[in-house]
Amino acid sequence: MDELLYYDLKNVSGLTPGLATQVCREIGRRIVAGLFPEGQFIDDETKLCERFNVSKSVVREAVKILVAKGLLEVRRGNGTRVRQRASWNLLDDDVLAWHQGVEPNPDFLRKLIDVRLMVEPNAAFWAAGAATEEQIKEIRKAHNDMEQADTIQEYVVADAKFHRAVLRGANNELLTAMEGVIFSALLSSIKITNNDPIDNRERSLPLHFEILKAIEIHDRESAEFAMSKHMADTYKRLSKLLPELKSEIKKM
Amino acid sequence: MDELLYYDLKNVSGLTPGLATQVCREIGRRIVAGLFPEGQFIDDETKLCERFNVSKSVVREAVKILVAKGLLEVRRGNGTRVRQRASWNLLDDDVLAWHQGVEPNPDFLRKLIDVRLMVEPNAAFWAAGAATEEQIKEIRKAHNDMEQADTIQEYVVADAKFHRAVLRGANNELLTAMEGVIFSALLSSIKITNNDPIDNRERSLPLHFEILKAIEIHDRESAEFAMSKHMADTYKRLSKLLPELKSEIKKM
DNA sequence: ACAAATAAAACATCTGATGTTTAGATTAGA
DNA sequence: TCTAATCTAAACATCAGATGTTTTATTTGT
Repeated sequence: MDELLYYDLKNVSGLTPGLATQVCREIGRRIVAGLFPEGQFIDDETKLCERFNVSKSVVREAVKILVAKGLLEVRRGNGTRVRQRASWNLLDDDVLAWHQGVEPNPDFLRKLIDVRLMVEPNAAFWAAGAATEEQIKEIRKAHNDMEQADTIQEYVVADAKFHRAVLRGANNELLTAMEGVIFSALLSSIKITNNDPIDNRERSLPLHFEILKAIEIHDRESAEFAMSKHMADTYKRLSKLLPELKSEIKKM
Repeated sequence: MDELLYYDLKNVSGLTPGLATQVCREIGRRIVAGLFPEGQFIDDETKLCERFNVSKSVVREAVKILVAKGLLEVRRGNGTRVRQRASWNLLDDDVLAWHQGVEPNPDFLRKLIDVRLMVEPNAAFWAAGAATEEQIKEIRKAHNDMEQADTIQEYVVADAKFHRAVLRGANNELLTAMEGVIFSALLSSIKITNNDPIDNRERSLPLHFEILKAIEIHDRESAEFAMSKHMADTYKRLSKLLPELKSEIKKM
C-alpha cells in the first residue's frame, strides 16, 4: 500500500497511533474512496461505536478530526454527513495520503500535476537564490541516492526526497506545506509509469542533475528552466500512457 | 478583528460553534501568536479543563483538532507540546485565520505574496481556458461589487471574491484549497496599505477589469499577463510602505 | 556507581448520565 | 381540509468519574 510510503516520506511515524486516529483514517479512507458519497449521512455515533468496537469518546474524537480536515460536517440533533469534495482540505497530508489507497483518478492526477507544474519551477528558482549550504547538501544527497538506487521503490523515494529538498530550499513554509502534492503526484504517477518500457532513470536522472547544478551555482533562471524541462518531460511520458491526461502544457 | 472577515469569506458561519471548537481556537490563536513558543509543553488536560471551565472530553477534542492541524504533538504519559512551525498545516484555513489575529509579520507576508505571485497568474490562465459561464458571471459580479463599493471594507471583500472566483474558475480543487492564502495575504496587505495616500481603487480597478475581459474572451495568455501585472503592481505599492519586503519580483 | 524496582504524572479509553437541538409526527383549531 | 402549535424521538454535546497504559524520574539494593 502506497499510503504507507506517503506517510514514510512525511516521517510521521513518531506519532502515537491511538484508536481515534485509527478510526479517523478508516472513515477518511472510505470517504476519499467514494464509499460514502458526498452529502450522504454516515452512521450515527452509536452505530460507529458498534462497528469499530470502540467507545463513544473515541468515535467523537475521530469525527472531530475529520471535521477539522473538511471531510465531515456535524449538525447537532441531525447527524453527520460527508461534505462536498470542494470543501475538503485537499492539501492536508492525511487527505492526500488517503488518496493513495485508491486507484489513481486521471482527472485528479492531472490537477496534481498542474499544480506541480506551477509550483516546482518557482521553487527551484527560489531555492537557487535562497538555499543554504546545508539544504543544497540535502538536494545533492537525494540526487546521489537516485543514482545508487537498486529498486524502483528506492528510486522513487530518492526522487521524492530530491523534490522535497528543493521545496525546502526555497525557504518558504507555505511551499513546504505543499510537499504532499508533490508526493501524491509522484506516487500516483509511478503506479502508471511503472511498466513503462522506457527506462525511467536514464531519462530523468540527467534532468535532475541539471537542476542540482543550477541550484549549486545559485543560477535561478537556469534552475527554473531545468525544472520546467523536467516537469514537461514527466508530463509527456505520462500522457503517452494515459491519454485522458490532456491538459495542454502552458509554455516554456 | 479581521479573523472574522476571513471566516466570512470562507462562509463557515453555518458550523455549530461547540465548546471544543472554541477551546481549540483559543489555544490555536495563542500558539500562532507565539504565546506558546515552539517546542514548549502546554498545560496538561486537567489544567486546561480548569482554565477553560470545560470537561475533559471537550479539552481532548480540542487538542485532537490542533494535532490534526499540525500545531500540537501529544505524547502519552509525557505531555502535549507545540510543534515546530515548519510542521504546521499553514495552508489550513483556521491556521491562516488565526494569523489574522496578530500584527502582520513582514517576512510571512512576503511569503504569502510570493505564493500569490506564483499561483494567481496560473489560475487566471487556466480560468480563461476552463471557466464556465456561471463562473465568469461570478467574476463579473465581484468586479461590479468592487466598482460599487462604498467603504474600504466592502471593497476588500469584493476584491477577495474576485480573486476567489478566478481561482474557482480554474476548475482545480487543489487551487481552490489555496483560497486561504489569497485571503490571508489580501487582508494583511490591507492593514498596511489602508492609509496609503494613493487611492487603491483608482489603480487596481482597471487592472481587474483587464483580467475579467481576458477571461471573458478566453484569452489565456492575456489573462495570465494581466494578473501578473496586477500582482506586480500590488507588490510594488506594498513594498513602498514596507521596505522589509525585499523579495525581488521574478520576471514577467 | 549502576541497575532494577517503584512511584508519580499524564494521556487513553470506557461507561453512563444528563442536556440541547433538530426534524418530523401529531393534534387542535379555524 | 389546511394550518399552526405541540410533542416526541433521534442524534449530537457535555459532564463526571473510574480504570488502564506509558513515560519519566526517583528510589533502592548491590
